[in-house]
Order: sequence, then C-alpha cells, then structure tokens
Amino acid sequence: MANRAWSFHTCRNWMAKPQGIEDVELADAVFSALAHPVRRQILLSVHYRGTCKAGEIARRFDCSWPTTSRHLATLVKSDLLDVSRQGRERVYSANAELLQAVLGRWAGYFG
Amino acid sequence: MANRAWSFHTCRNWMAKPQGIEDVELADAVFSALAHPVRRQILLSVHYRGTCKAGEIARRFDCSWPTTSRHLATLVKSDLLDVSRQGRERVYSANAELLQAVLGRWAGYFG
DNA sequence: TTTTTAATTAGCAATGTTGCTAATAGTTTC
DNA sequence: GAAACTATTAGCAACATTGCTAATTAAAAA
Repeated sequence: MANRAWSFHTCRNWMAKPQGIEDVELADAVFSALAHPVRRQILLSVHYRGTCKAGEIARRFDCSWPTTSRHLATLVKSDLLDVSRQGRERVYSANAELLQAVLGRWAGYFG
Repeated sequence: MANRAWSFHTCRNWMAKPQGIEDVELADAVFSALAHPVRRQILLSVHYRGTCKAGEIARRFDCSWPTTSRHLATLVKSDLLDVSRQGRERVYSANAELLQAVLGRWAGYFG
C-alpha cells in the first residue's frame, strides 16, 4: 500500500535538501522548456545571435511558423526568452542568467 | 513559407555552437527526465541517501508503487539513476557525474 | 484605404505522458 | 512446494504536447 498521507511537509522532512515551492515551479517550467530539442536549438541560436526576430527563427527550422511560434511562447512562459515588439516584428533574446541560475542550482544539489 | 530544406547540417551551419547528435539525444533524455517534479524529487532523494530501494522510494511519494516504478525506469533509461538487483530488492543510486556533466555543458553554452 | 508583411491564435489529429488497478515475475521463507 | 514479499509489466482512461493548415490580428507600405 502506497503512503496516502504524503504531503509537501512530509516530503521535505524525508528529503535531504528541501526545495521551496517556487523552486519546484521554476524548475518545472525551465526543465520542461528544455525537454524539446527544437526549443533547445532555438534558445541556443537566439543566445548566440544576441537577438532574433520570430521570422528569422521560423524560416530556419524544420517546422511551420505557427509551430515555432508556440515553441517561442513556451520559452517565453518559462522566462528563458524575453520578447519585445518593434513595429510588426517581435524581437527575442535569451535570459542566460536564469538558465545558468537554475542549472547551476541543480548541479550544486549533486555536487 | 517555412524552410522545408532544413537538415541537421544546415542547422549546424546556422547555429553558433553546433551540437553532435549524441548530445541531442542525451540532452533529450536528461532534460525530459528532469521535467517531472516527482522524478526530480526521487533523484535528489536517492542522491542524498546514497542508495535507495524501490520500496523505500515508493512508500514515501504520493503516487502508487507502479507509477513510481515507471518514474524510476525513466530515470534509469536516461542514465541519471543506476540500478542493481540484490535478491528480490532493487537498489538505486544517482549518477551525479552525468547530471553535472550535462547541466554543466548547457550552462557553459550560455556562459 | 487597400494590400502586403509579420506573427499569433484557433482548431484538429496524432502521439506521448501520467495516473490508476490488476496481473505477473522473481526471491525468500516456512 | 506454498505463502509471502518486492517490484515490474499490462492495460486503460485522462490529459498534455506537438505538428499541421486556416483564420485572425496588427503594423507598414502602396
């Protein structure tokens, strides 16, 4: 029989290094965003270009513009990408600090 | 019109830092495994305990033993967990080096 | 103001994930 | 060998993700 009395509290007590709820949600968003190869490529590409318009990205990947657009939305929702409008174009840039913070924290848990 | 002529080759040329195919698959497995909060907790817990039997883990999480078992299988498939049989029990241990290698590489891409 | 350009949102089908209970496999103990 | 114990696999329902095309929004250009 599985333990039905589980709670965040009991989990914190059992686990050696407790995590705050905010961390759980942030990690969820970031690792889920990174779980798709096209999103990882988009993120890398935007980072190394500095900034990128949606169309520049959409034209270079093997999926339709709407599909790319949804990947971009997922990345923005996770805060790994920032976006700003310039006329009818949208300019994306990578939030490298957030990515490094989350990956660094998790690497640290296993250090 | 989206670029239908995309290929891994063209992508490598466009991207500032190309990735090998192995890296893509490894990153896929690792980030997908980390994308679920219960799997992250299991991994942390096993790491801080050193080793853990399946039952110890299953009893302490808010999901059935079979569900935990599948999370464990996902983690093993990604190589983030190692497993060995001892009699009728299975002992899991975390592969901290792999996790740090993958997270470290990706943090490095954005350094 | 009409047309073109840039990009997203809507809607749908296919597929993948996650949870459960029930069934099964392999080990130890009696 | 039978019973008990540890754990996984099978099978199913609910839900989420991902891809597409078509429709829509918003801005620029004509």
